[in-house]
Amino acid sequence: MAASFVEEPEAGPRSKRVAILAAAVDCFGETGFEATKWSTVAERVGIGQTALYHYFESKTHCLLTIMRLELQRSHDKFTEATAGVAEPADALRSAVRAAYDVSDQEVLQMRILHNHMDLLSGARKSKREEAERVAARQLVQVVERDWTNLLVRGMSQGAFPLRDAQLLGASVLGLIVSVWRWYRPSGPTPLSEISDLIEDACVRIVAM
Amino acid sequence: MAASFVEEPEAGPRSKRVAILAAAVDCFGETGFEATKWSTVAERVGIGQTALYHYFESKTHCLLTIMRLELQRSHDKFTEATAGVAEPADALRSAVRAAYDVSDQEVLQMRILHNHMDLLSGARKSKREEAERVAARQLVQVVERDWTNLLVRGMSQGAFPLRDAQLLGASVLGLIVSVWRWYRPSGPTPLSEISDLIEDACVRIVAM
DNA sequence: ATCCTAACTGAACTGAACTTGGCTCAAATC
DNA sequence: GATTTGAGCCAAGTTCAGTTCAGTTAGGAT
Repeated sequence: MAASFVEEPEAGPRSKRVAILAAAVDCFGETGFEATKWSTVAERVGIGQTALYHYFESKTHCLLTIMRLELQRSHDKFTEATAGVAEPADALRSAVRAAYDVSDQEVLQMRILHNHMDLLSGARKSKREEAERVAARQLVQVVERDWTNLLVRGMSQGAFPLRDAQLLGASVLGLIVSVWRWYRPSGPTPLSEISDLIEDACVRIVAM
Repeated sequence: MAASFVEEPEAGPRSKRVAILAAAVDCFGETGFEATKWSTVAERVGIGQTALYHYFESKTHCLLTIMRLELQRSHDKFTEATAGVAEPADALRSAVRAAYDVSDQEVLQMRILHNHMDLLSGARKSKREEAERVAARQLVQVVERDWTNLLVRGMSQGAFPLRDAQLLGASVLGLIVSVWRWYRPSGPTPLSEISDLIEDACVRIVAM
């Protein structure tokens, strides 16, 4: 697959990198990226704002890192969920369920990711930001291919009617991730119910 | 319906308000809101950047106005498309087609709208911004109700199987608008093809 | 001709992100 | 015990886009 790697800085035992990422996910996810002051993230971790620059080149670099990590997670989850499931319809169902099998923290990461997809189009000025951007961009394509391939497989096996797999894949993916725009863990609808409805909807879109 | 109105400032003959809105839609839609400099919009219109403040209180005020106008348009289009269509499935098809019957400019407005939905949650400091925000927020609910009502009608008439209309409506709407994240008029897929596929998908989700 | 006011302008201001440089501290290594 | 190194603090500055201010212009009405 020739994925470009962004070598994860090996964590010293005193490193606050993951703590910063967690705090940033909370802030960016709840308040919004633009609306949260970089210094607020530092506060929440319990360090001065200049200390953040030991770990991230900029606020945007941190955001791009969060996005890349979430994309990696999504891809891994998909792969795990569909591995060894022979029946395409079953694989589809399993993939959708996996997409909604997430923690509250991961819900926020999803929201952040899809609210800032546009960042991935334009080139970045600094090296490390650009590296994260390119890696994320690539992972987006990987995830898209995950879904498209699943559909192609189903169509060629005769389990799904023949349609434009590219377009259908984009639509299914769009349907699934559209939930992260409005879903709140504190809201009235439990994620399990959403998951069931979307799962059925995807099957009806693809397999009928 | 008791919609709150934002009285449209009556256009003096020399007013550049609509020209500014058009330029802003182009810039915000193609470059992104944060990434476009307010002064670039002024340049494109052919005025100094401070002149913008005669028409809009702030860059954000302009954005909120664009969003509200687009929501109004969407609602009107839906109403027009479904008025007098008795058969729920036909009304659904008509509504979906109407959603994709848009100009290139309106595609950009859609993209802008859905990329900045989060703006509508938190209160604004200034009067006029807040007025636009509240109006837009309300219109979001109106549009959501448009779709939900259509589903409820279909279910009560027995045309659609009984399901959670709220949730199903949100999903259908999510599927439809998810297209604006990736669709480009210059891209390989014509909007008509997308429209057809989504139309069928919506019918399969709702009516089967 | 004069007035009025919408339309407009150049220069100055503001605030937040980001930058820099010099310094402290503590744990791990030699 | 001395040295190295990752981690962090403080204070002072730069930049840049958005914004405010104190006026000026120009077209239509009286």
